Amino acid sequence: MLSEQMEDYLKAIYRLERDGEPPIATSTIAETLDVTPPTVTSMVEKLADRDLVEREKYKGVTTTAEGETVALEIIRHHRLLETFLTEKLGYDWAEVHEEAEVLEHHISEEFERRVAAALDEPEVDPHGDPIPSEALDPVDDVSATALSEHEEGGRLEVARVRDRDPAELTYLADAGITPGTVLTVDEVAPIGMVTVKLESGAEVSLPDHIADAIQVRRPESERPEDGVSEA
Amino acid sequence: MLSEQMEDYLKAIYRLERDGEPPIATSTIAETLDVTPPTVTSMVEKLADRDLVEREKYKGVTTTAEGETVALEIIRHHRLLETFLTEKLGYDWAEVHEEAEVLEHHISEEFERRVAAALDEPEVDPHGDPIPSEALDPVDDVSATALSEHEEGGRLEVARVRDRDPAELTYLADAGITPGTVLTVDEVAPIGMVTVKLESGAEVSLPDHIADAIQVRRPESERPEDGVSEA
DNA sequence: CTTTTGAATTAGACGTGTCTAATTCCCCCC
DNA sequence: GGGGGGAATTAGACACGTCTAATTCAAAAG
Ligand SMILES: [Mn+2]
Ligand SMILES: [Mn+2]
Ligand SMILES: [Mn+2]
Ligand SMILES: [Mn+2]
Repeated sequence: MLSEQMEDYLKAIYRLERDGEPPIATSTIAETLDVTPPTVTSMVEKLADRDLVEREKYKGVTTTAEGETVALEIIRHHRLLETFLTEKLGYDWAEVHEEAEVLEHHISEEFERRVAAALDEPEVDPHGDPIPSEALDPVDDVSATALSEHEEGGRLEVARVRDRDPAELTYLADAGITPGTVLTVDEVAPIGMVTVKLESGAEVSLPDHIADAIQVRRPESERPEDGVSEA
Repeated sequence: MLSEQMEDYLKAIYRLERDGEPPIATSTIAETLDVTPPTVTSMVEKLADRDLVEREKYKGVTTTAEGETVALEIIRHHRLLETFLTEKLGYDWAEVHEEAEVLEHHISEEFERRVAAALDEPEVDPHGDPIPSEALDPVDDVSATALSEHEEGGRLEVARVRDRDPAELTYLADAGITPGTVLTVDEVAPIGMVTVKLESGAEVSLPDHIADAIQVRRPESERPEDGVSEA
């Protein structure tokens, strides 16, 4: 059995690998988990002893296949729980992260199965993050790009909102921006801000750090069929 | 904040007080929680430091008002969770105890409120155990008696089943005995067994240790109205 | 090929919850 | 009013996850 802490380290390392490039440095993990570097060194030694990570001293770590499975298991729990809390208990999408962060370590496999069934095997959570399958295959990151990287014009659909700040999430939802929202970039201001226009006609201005967190793609209706070339 | 362990000690002490008579001995707690007596001594010292229990060395402990509130909070979580798991996730009543035993320590007050609302503020759990109110007033034990104490004849309604063994609970449910079941005592055998007859006509024989765990009362239809004297 | 310097590791400590072994205490019985 | 015997506590230890302070390392700069 793994401790709650071990699970959190594995989840953090896995996520960091997905974003930046492996191996992941001690200090990076320390910042992510809000602990000191010596703490990371000692925890990482334990994970390496159990073959959950590959470690090269002074270099950093990468997850092994086994470690990755553990991370995906916890991520599946987390995202299923977030979906469950919003769908079945009426939570706001801004509140679910904290609750899921705790519960993800304490639900049984039975609970996981039953929640997934009750939700009809969902594939994305309320923030648009993909939910790993029961088989725990690595989720391929949705082909989406940051809103901040787009020029003016062109219809876009919100795919994911990679933000955890409850106040910001609440603001976005109130403004009408959640996964599935269709919008166009109206103006890219030179002061670190973009303004988008929603289908409702409403205009919403967003500072860069928010626009960075919003991932968009071409709207479903305008996308080529899966597996069919665009030619 | 209290640790998961402290919560479990408090819950155990509270329950033991309700059954036997206070103060509760070190060894009794040790057996209940499956730890050694020195472990209990040291934990109980910590609880006394925090004014959660009253302690008299070499005598035993009793919960303070504050300790009782903590115990009731955890018991409320436990029983709400059991009810939720059976009602909303389709768990069998034999499976819910274990899952609730863990989750009771990890859900937020928000979760508690939302689950209670989703269930329409239930008053008893799947085993017939009363659920403490949100205000955490001590639950007065339902006026029910053990099936094993009844003579032959007389209609009775199952109020609670105080058993945790999954195999036994499954057997009872399969036999048609759950809270709400109406039955009559058919035969009290001198070999430590009672046979009851259900409304369906089925007869079910139960060894004493099971009959001890089944608490019964007069059926609803035959009970005097609340607050109205029987004269 | 050195030196520098910032990151990583080692050393040593602490709080929590648990254990076993040793000791002490309470209380019942003679 | 002692003795005994069983329960409770004390003593000392360990695993875990964390910290601060000291040391060592590796990689960039000179
Ligand atoms: Mn977590
Ligand atoms: Mn999410
Ligand atoms: Mn528990
Ligand atoms: Mn119950």
